[in-house]
Amino acid sequence: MAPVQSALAATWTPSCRTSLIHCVKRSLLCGSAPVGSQRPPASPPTGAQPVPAAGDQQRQGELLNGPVLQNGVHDSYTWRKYGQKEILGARFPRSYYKCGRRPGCPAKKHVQQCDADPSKLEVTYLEAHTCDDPPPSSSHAVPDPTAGSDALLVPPVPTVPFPSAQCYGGGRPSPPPLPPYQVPYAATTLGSNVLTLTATGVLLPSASYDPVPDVTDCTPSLEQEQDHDLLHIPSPACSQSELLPMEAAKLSPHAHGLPLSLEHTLDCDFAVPEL
DNA sequence: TCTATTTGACCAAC
DNA sequence: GTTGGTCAAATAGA
Repeated sequence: MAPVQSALAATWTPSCRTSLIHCVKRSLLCGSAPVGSQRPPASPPTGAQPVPAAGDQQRQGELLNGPVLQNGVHDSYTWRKYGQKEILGARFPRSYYKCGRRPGCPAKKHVQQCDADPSKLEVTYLEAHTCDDPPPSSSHAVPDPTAGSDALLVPPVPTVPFPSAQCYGGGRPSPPPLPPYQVPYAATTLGSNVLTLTATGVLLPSASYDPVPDVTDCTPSLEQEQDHDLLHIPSPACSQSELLPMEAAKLSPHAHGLPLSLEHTLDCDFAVPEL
């Protein structure tokens, strides 16, 4: 979380910063609204397991009814699942991921489906990456939130997994990177401890491949959001369980101008001030 | 054969 | 004793 902390250092008071960091660590929620199409009706509870291909008998007994959930936060890192645990009081198990790039990298994340809203995932990032996956980049579609002076920061918005037919299932080598996309979005709900970011519009190809090294770098200011800033969606890194497989793959990642509707909801420990 | 996922078992903290 | 986190053998798919 070090990048998050550094990004926040310039703009938040210590108490705000602490609350936000805590919020981000605990409750980084990523909406799984349809990306051009509905997900399959059956899914593993954590979204961590590969969705069976047509005719696949893979662990059918574990499938649950309800919206298909993948590990919905695509943060351009490669993650490897190393465990899953039933959590007391939670309807859905928690999945445990390590950085899959280098064994020595301490970065981890926990992914858990929300009880209240199964369509959302709670993602907790632990430890900072010591590997260079992905390499830092200098230019993103979303301006650096720390660049502004007093702009109110939105908690880091996780990027959205882009559908790819090539990337579901385990143990497969990653395909070549796909072009990144940008999508206009706007903050629609403020003034409470729930922050909802909704993106609608069409996918736009960005000028160059510029993977987002950390979710922090996706963080715009609210001032910018009001004016429908751009949320950068990096090319899928094909980190297995983070991808939307199956019918979502009907959407060609190369087809620009796709209709799109995305939503991120962030539950915070603090009230988000009115603009 | 290779590599990632799954899942029961183990361990440490409370 | 309970719970969350991690390990590692088994498993699956190309």
